[in-house]
Amino acid sequence: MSTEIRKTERRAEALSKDRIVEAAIAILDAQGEAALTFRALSTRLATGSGAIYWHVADKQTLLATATDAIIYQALSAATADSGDPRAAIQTLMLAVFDAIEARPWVGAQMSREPWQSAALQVLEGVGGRLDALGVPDGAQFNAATALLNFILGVAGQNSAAARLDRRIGDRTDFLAAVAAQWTRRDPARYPFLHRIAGQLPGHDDREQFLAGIDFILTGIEAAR
Amino acid sequence: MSTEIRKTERRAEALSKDRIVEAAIAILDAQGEAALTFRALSTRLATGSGAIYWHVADKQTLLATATDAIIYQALSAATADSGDPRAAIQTLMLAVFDAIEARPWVGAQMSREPWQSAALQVLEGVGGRLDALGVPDGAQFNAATALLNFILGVAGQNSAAARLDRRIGDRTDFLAAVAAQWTRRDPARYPFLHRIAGQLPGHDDREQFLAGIDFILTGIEAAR
DNA sequence: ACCTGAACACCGTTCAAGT
DNA sequence: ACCTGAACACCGTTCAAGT
Repeated sequence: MSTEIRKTERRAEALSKDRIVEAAIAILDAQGEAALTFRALSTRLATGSGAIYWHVADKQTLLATATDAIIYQALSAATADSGDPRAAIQTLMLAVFDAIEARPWVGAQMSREPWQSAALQVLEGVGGRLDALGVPDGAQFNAATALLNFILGVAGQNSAAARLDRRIGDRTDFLAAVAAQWTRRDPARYPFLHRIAGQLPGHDDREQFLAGIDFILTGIEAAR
Repeated sequence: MSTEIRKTERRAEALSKDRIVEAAIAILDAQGEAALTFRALSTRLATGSGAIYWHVADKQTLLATATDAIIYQALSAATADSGDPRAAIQTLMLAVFDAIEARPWVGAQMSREPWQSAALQVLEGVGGRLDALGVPDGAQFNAATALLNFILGVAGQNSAAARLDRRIGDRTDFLAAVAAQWTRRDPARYPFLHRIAGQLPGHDDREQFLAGIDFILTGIEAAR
């Protein structure tokens, strides 16, 4: 057993679930969600499209697995617990935010399939820190899902923006186009949109995200 | 002009954007999002699929228009301003919640395309009441989008649940299945999920939603 | 101006056939 | 056991041809 010779010349191209997920992530990152087809995947892997089905159940599962892997990485890298539970939750949420900002397809998938593993990782991460925050047992379910729902909303918003970015040009052009759409609406019926449209093109997504987290955390703490 | 005879025998089947949207909503309500195809739509309208394209740009626009109409109805019916701005925001948010619970496709569409008109209606409705709540001008953008992002997250979650409901059976069975999935995970890595799994099958979505809104509103008020 | 419906260019998934 | 790739059953969208 211990003296067994390890075969190192294992075929580099051997198909496996891991290699398929890896290739899927590469396509998603490089060309976006619409580019991920089983044809593109099988071309990249130099195999037949049917071969992929031997390793993964279907496209939905493949996307869920890829998303789960990214979120796992993001959360593993972020867990530098500082003792302060509020800061720990912020760090964790920011890690997810950065992951979905870097890969819009992750946000799209999470907001579309919030019952899958990626979202559960976030729910566990947040929920597990509520004890330390002093949130009573009976309130933790609502508190954790409030934070989760908020980030899922942001995730959908972000991925939609990225999708439109890709079409319109860069981010500034996109936000300017959205702001223009707001001000094109009837000012009598949409006064608020007119009032804040100017803030849209220059605003900082990350700061806005943190502000939202702060509202929720303050509300959670107030309910203790 | 005033004595012109109005032709009342106008063809009942005349195609129009409104009739197409109406038919789309009927299909979406009765059979869900997956059932809305241009073939199904043209069959129901007794026309060719190309005729639809003469009135609506594409499927995405059709879905956005239908969603916008539903949210418009929901918000129109709900605006019974009571004087108390916090209660007014809760009423408004609940109206959206009820609309997406009644029609899961509305929630799916809103969370997928949050830059479109339906979401803007919600943003305006919420934002327009922040003045009365005493939120300073500079904080209103973050406050309004926090509430919007939360409801968009809930919308995605709800529509995903409805999609799975349809597959698994009724809601209780679905939630029990989700809870079982949670407890099947490693208890050492997912202690929180294990702890709250029991609350999942019996929990009240609406109450949970209101709790989330309360957290955010409390946080917003604290920042005044 | 408005409608028809075949045709085009795709999809995800299946499956008989290979090794 | 694992892989191949043609075939199936769909899509959204376009467009020549009709009225």
